[in-house]
Amino acid sequence: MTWTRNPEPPGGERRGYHHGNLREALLAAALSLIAEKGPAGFTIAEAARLAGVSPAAPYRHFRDAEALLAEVALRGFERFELALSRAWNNGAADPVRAFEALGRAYLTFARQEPAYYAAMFEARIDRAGYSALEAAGDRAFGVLREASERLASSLPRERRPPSLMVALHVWALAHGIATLFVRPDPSRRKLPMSAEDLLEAGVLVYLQSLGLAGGSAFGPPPRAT
Amino acid sequence: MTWTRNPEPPGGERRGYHHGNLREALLAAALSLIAEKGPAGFTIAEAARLAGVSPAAPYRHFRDAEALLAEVALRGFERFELALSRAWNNGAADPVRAFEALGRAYLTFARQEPAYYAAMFEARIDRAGYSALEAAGDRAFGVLREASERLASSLPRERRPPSLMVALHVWALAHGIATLFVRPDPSRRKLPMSAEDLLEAGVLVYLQSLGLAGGSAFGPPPRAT
DNA sequence: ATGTCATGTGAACAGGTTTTACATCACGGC
DNA sequence: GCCGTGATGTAAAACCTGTTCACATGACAT
Repeated sequence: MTWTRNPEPPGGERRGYHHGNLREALLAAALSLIAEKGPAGFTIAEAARLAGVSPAAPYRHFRDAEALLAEVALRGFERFELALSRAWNNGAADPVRAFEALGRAYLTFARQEPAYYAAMFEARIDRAGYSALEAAGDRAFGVLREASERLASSLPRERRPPSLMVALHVWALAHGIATLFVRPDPSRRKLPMSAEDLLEAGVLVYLQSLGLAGGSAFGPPPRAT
Repeated sequence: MTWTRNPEPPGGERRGYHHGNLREALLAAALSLIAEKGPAGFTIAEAARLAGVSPAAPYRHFRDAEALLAEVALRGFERFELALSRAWNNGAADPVRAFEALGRAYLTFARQEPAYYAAMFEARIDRAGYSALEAAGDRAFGVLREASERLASSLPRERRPPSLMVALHVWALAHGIATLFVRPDPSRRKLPMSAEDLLEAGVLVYLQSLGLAGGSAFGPPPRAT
């Protein structure tokens, strides 16, 4: 790995023959192109044009377009993990509230970083060829996994659900809502409520059934008290 | 030897200058290309090659690649609606069981028709330009919407959840599981259980909380009786 | 100063898209 | 039966992008 020392030119003008920080410039260009036209709309040639270099220059830094996308996705997973960790905050105060915050952070990330989210989940990258990417994805999921574990551990063993299952359910629900309703996609559907509220309601209903959250806004099955 | 004619006529014979059924042949070619390389990997030129015609011929039938994809997605939604309807079967017998069957049908479709599913949900088609596509998508969702309504109507009004919300939750959960774990994608993750079981468990937990299903495998909160 | 190597250029080739002019054929009026 | 017309397919061309190659540049160590 190269640690480039050249600070980025604040003015943005060319430095002469060598760019100075082309790798980062390409990643930034890829991000804005993905945000604009999706992972499939991104091309190496256009990223090179945005960076102000010839179409062949990017190949000095990335083997091909997929490698560049994989790097974007990798960084996305790292930011994602950080955002989820901060929201979860180790379950500080009320674990259920922290869990809700985790869910909201999921959608907030999808909403505020659509390019990263698309690179992470929509670009069809062969994970086998990018083990670092797979590991980063696993670490991000690990935050949700651990939060589920903590939630479940608040119950007595005999009523404790498999925390992996809980994590998978919540992840799938959040991802489904993100892809169907949050992405700034022309195919997005309209929703009668915010995606965040939809997710929060869904998670509350789900957790309530497991005995992990209090009553929701909708009628629970009849119970004493 | 530029584009050799493909002497493979499954249902339509070679007809000399004119293909005879090029529109359908292109749709079939698009399906197999999407299945192989995703919606982004599909090109008009390759579809034309598969159909045994010149690269310009498809433009007699589709304005551009997006129009062809939109037609594939439209047919996909029609098949999808049919599959969901059959599974729901108007809620015959037990509505909860029918609802489960609906969920399984969702994943079965995603598993058995990955090309259609990708065209429907992964190809970034501007729905505004294809109102028929949008309508077909709404009809498919309508099946889930109506099933949720039927389920909810089994409860007394004061404990009845908003059926649209239930439909959105179940749809998002099913879609999330489908995109994360079912698609034959190189980025697919491994799962400790079948996607169908994961969805069924999730829906059961969810419905139980609303008072719409009996006890799940995991301990519900303590209640009277 | 000098050699070396990472980095960028320019040219070349392959393929995809889309348009235009033309070729072929199916079909219906006569 | 003949023929004209529109639908469908071809060929060619102009224009993209991806990718590779030989070569140019200059940052840096010696």
